[in-house]
Amino acid sequence: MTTVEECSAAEQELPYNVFSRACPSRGTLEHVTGRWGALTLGALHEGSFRFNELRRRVDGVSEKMLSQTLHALERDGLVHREAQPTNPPRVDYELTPLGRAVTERLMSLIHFVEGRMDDVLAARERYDSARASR
Amino acid sequence: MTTVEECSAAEQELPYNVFSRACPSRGTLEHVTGRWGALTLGALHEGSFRFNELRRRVDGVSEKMLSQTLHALERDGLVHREAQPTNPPRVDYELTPLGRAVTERLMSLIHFVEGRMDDVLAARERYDSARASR
DNA sequence: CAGTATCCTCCAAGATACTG
DNA sequence: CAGTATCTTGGAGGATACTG
Repeated sequence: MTTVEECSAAEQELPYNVFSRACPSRGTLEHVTGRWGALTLGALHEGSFRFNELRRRVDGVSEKMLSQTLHALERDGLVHREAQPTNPPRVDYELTPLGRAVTERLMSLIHFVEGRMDDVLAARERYDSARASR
Repeated sequence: MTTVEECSAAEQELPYNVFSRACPSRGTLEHVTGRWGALTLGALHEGSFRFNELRRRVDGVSEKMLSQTLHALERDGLVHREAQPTNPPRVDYELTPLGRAVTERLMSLIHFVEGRMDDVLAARERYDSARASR
């Protein structure tokens, strides 16, 4: 039984507020934005994939972490798991409608960051050299 | 000297690709989407704040983690630190234009997740009860 | 106030081996 | 192929004390 802890932003009448420690939305946000969660959703944004296809797309993920990540996303209703009871087994993963909507916003963020990496790297050099000369 | 490792998506001619293990964009994405990075940017989206004001807004963050997070975001050029050399010291943090653009996309994601938490919680109950009955 | 310094704990995540 | 099980460890992150 999950009780929703007090986490509403009283003034604005928002039921869920990620800035509250106890709010379950913080957990879901972490599934979505966590290192492997974000990359897995990103991979699934391009279509439906089998377990090992996903592993190859998400460079560096281990079997364990991919499995764990997929379970969390499935539990949150963002990913659908389609298993054929054949031998050898075939399992396909794809985004649910909710997952697609979430991932759309995530990809907007990812693509924007990718597109501005030159600015980021320049800022880093400025920051580092300002520190080196002290 | 930072050399940009090979991380471009060759076909699409994108210079940076977060799905490559070695690409620096993956690091920046983690600063932005990490637990404390996301919440700190979210807090700064509402304006300029002092260190301890931020601490209070980001429920649960420790001094150490907030300090560390702000440094990373400042280094990436997303946050500007304005220090007055008074006594007692006064330091204000605010988003840079780049930080604001990134945070806009982040907030779109956060608000969407917050708004669909009822669906997420319902999905969890379905998932859990389907597992309990086996 | 705005942090840094230190110590310590615990768990996310990697490595490896195994299974239906 | 699509995972689970077990073991281990680096490092994220908390607690506490201290400083300009």
